[in-house]
Amino acid sequence: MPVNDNTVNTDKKPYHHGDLRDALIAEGLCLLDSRDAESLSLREVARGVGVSATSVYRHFPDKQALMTALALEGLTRLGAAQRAAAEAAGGGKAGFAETGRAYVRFALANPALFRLIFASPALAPQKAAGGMHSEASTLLLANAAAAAAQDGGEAGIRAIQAWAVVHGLAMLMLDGQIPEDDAIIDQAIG
Amino acid sequence: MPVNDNTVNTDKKPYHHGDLRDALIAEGLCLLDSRDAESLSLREVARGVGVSATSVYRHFPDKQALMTALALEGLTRLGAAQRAAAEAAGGGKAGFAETGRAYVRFALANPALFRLIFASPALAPQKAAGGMHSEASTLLLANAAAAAAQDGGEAGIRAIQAWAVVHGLAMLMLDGQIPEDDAIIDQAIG
DNA sequence: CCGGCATAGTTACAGCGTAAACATAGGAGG
DNA sequence: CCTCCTATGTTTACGCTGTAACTATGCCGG
Repeated sequence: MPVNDNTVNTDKKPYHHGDLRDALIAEGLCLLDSRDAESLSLREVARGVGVSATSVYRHFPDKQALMTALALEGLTRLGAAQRAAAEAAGGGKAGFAETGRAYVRFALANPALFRLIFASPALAPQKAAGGMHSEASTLLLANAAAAAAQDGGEAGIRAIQAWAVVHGLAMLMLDGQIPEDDAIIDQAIG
Repeated sequence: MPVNDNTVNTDKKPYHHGDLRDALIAEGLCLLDSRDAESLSLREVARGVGVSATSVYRHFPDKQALMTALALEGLTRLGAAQRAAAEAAGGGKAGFAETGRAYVRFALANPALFRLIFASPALAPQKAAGGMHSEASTLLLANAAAAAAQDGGEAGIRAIQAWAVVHGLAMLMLDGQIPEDDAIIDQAIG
């Protein structure tokens, strides 16, 4: 029963849903907890919300747009997790390390969502001509890396390197190439 | 016209293809040069070879198996590229660094194939119960990392770290998160 | 020469993304 | 208060997909 009983609705069934867009996103995120992104169908999300498949098109131009919306929510959560980890560690160098640990932890806890974030062309700064998002990036590492790429400074390279380590670690673990071992994470980041 | 004219066939059309399995793999690899893996359909590969869709099932139990075969070929090529790079640099520390550069270069040159390799559960040592492949891994980094994961030695962690850096770099570049810049690769690996 | 078996083809089905046409309702203007 | 507009949701339909069942072809051993 993948229907998440959010909302205030007293199980009435009005013709008009009320807030379909958010409901679709919520259902999508819910499904991504147990399913991977490419096996997720638009029709399944619509079914979960109890709505016809084509009504999705009133809120998203196509399936890709729905996926992008899910990815954007994922990006926000990932950014929040990193910020929270950094603050909990009191900022500074220790805070930055915690940011990396949070990154990997988020990936392992939300495999499908994490993958979706980086599989979304619309969220990729180097692509996405209409880069309405590019400066709204909530990713600490991305911001640092972006600055890096421009002036090519020493600190910039370090930021990219740090991002690459945690991203590589996360991906390799998600793909079953290396064991999901906390000790490995700690040692590789330190 | 995505049909690659491999083979000795003198454009005859015998009922029996001769070597459909290899032809399907060749066509698949060819299509992966211009298309990404998830948009690749079994029917399209069959069409490219000039054969009915269901005849594919004589050689592969399902689409997944075809994709795994493609991924395996990709893995072999990636391993070969790394070995060649290492040898060209004369082995040693410089050779190891070249191995990493070759890894990223391969990813940028064959985006769809590279992604497919790591999207194939059957090639993931940590999954794939019937790990008929696990010891046949042609990936230098994977071997080093595998040894690392077991005895948890210092050298092992370094191997994993190195793998994570190049893998992360490759993925982030493929995903358009950082520019595909040779200078960045050199500095991040160095 | 022929019979069987590996190989390929045909047909069929459910599920997908999505376009077009239609239905419903809830708020604005009279 | 009634009417119509518009935003939202539904029905139906199309071509695509992966794959199961059944049929056709042709090579190779007896």
